[in-house]
Amino acid sequence: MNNTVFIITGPTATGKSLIAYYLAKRIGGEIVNCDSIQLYKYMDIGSAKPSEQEMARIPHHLYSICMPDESMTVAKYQEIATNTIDEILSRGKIPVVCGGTGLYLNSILYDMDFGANPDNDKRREELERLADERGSEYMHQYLEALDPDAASRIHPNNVRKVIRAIEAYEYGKGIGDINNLKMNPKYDFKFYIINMDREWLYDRINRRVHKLINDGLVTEVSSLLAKSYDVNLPSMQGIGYKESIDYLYGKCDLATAISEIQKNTRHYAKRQLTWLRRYDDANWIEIKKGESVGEIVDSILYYKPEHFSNGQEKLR
RNA sequence: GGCGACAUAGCCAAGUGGUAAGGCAGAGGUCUGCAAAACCUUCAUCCCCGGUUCAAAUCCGGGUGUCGCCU
Repeated sequence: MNNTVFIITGPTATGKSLIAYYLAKRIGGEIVNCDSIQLYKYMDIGSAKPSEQEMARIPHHLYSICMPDESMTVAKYQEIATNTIDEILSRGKIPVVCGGTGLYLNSILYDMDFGANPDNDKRREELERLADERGSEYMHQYLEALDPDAASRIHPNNVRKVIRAIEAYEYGKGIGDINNLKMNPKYDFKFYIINMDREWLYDRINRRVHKLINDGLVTEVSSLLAKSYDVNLPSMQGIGYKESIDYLYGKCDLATAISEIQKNTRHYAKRQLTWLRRYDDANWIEIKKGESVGEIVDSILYYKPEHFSNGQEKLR
């Protein structure tokens, strides 16, 4: 059985989705989402999901599959994503994984074992309270006593991670090391990272935020609030959402909210790039201004951007 | 033309004689169950010239520039 899996990733706002769309169209592929926010229902504009039209023409999987107040985790994602990929392969189609959530990507790229830890909110809350009372240094020392190896890899100030490592230890396995990962042997990956000149990327981000606002981001957010989704939910803390909430609550004006969204998106893109640079078996596709999506798809398929195919939209 | 205030990194800004706080932006990085998260690192010699002093961003004189007020 063919087990080719395309991976199309890269920092936000590079045009990944469009590229994945035309790639899928060319090779008879089906798209599998790998973006943590696009997983959520009702969060369409802010997470820049593909259009309904695109979704209607090519099968898109794992978009809008959970409610904003459901808690998503890598472990859950790994399970549904690999199931989806297997299902697509079993029908003789080619999965095209598209998205920029690095950790989620790792969960399908590598043979990662997250264990079968039960969700245990009570223990987590306990540890969080302990951290509040005793401070981060104390928590780190506590971890040090349990799992010195994990402690050595986590900065004491990173309380959230220290707590997770304690949890992981208490459930028996401890936290794994990202440097000891083996490729998932089930699949034959064709791994591409879409990137562009930094200045251009930032410019595209800034412009895209204006577009999201024009497309009704604020309305989308107020309807989420109207559905009484809590402001502190992880989904509601997504970029574009938290800033819109501040605006809707009168904590800042619209112009400030917009520039905050732009800034946070730029920061995010930068972090994504840092994450992506560690993959040494990925093919980086540096796209140039004015290049058409078809040309980019060609360069992915043939590595020689001289053919011209469907996907005439030029990236600007 | 006169009087006064100010001049510190891309921006905001502390420091008033002892060898340049902090924040933002930028850049680099960490990462196995919240990842659009959480966390870390890094970035100036103080407008120019001269003087006083062991020592000046800090004091004095002179430039230049900006702002305010007055005529």
